[in-house]
Amino acid sequence: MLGEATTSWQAKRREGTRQEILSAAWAVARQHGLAALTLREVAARVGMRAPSLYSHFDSKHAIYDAMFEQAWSEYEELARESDATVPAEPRAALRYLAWRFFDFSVADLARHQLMNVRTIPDFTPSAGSYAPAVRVLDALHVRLAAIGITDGADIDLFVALVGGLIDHQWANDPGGTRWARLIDRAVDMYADALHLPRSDISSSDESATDQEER
Amino acid sequence: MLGEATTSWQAKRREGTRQEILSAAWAVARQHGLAALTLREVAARVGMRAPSLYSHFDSKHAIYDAMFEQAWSEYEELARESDATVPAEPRAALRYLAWRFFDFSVADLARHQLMNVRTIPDFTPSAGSYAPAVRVLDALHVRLAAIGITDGADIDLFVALVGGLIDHQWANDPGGTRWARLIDRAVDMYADALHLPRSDISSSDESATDQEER
DNA sequence: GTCTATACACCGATAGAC
DNA sequence: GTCTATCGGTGTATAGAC
Repeated sequence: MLGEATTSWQAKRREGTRQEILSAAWAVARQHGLAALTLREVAARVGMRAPSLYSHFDSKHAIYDAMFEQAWSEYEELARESDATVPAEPRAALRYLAWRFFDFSVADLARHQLMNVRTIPDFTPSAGSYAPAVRVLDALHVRLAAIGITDGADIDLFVALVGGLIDHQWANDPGGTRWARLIDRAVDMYADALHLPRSDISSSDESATDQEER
Repeated sequence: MLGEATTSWQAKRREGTRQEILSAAWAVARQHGLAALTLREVAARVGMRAPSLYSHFDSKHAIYDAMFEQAWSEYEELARESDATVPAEPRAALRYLAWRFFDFSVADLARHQLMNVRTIPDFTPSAGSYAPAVRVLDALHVRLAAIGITDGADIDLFVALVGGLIDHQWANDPGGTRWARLIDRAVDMYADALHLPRSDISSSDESATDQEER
């Protein structure tokens, strides 16, 4: 009907400034730390005053919430893109999955803290923002099932193993490779425990992932 | 000499109020969350106004710093006390060490966040407060060496493994046992990877630790 | 030395004018 | 939608009472 409250291009413009705000928020978080994010600085970067942000987000937590969804969507996309590249051989596949998540988590501290560590005092992601994270975990279940890993406890163990390496890499050797170097060993150890078939072609095949200087 | 600035009982009294403040701080942290700790509330609990705390601590971070030291000293003491109880058999010893730290970390969220997670934005423990943590790690090195584990990478892997289980227990199943139930399996997997001798006495010996309903 | 009162700069959030 | 003004909260610096 005529006189509709919001036209299509108005909605698009609104979404545009929303993205601008989020983009500014990421920049601040990466520069000053996730917890040091302030509405006043975010607003300044998009040429606004702090209270104006409340026209686009209900609260500061709502901004964190949208960032949380973006971060997991980002990984979901990366996982989907590299999906065809996952090796078929079980152990190589596990190594690939471990490295993929490790590299992603180690590349951006603010993002990692938001996704995997409870850094923000009272923040809990909403159900909607949690959806991409759930889909990523579902996709992992499918991938592991293809390898023959279907037991929930086995999956939990794999997740905890990789997560532990990531956390300690950030906590004790940020920017280094001290814990990254343990990934292949950790995955092999895990694969042995699950009695996954050995690919005894030779000892020089290494992992099928594309790491450079490790 | 006479007219000394601080007498012995004055120093003792000073240390007493310091402990009172720290005790109040722990209570607030456990009740409202570690990051939600405010000087005004801590002060109120010891019958002071907020600025008065600055006679005893240089800053809020200094309080966190003292709490950090207390937390690790607490574990150091527990480790020392139970030192004689650590089984001699390598795999049982590993299980014992894993359970000991897991249980300690899972018992108190605020304490765990302070010790192992970087929850407070700008806080970094001072060298002095870090000392007990270093001693705990040194003691772990000694313990593992007695089992035959001396390689730094092996130790890192063990630490990351147990830490990963703790973090995921808190993050995804606080108060539950979903990740606790994986400890023995994880330790066995680790022990196998290191080719630790199997204690093939029987299959009913279980771990030598004193868990109840696991 | 120990504590208080006061003040300051900053924060997230709200109300209301335009 | 965006502004200004403001509120109640924070950590913390300082001056001064005792």
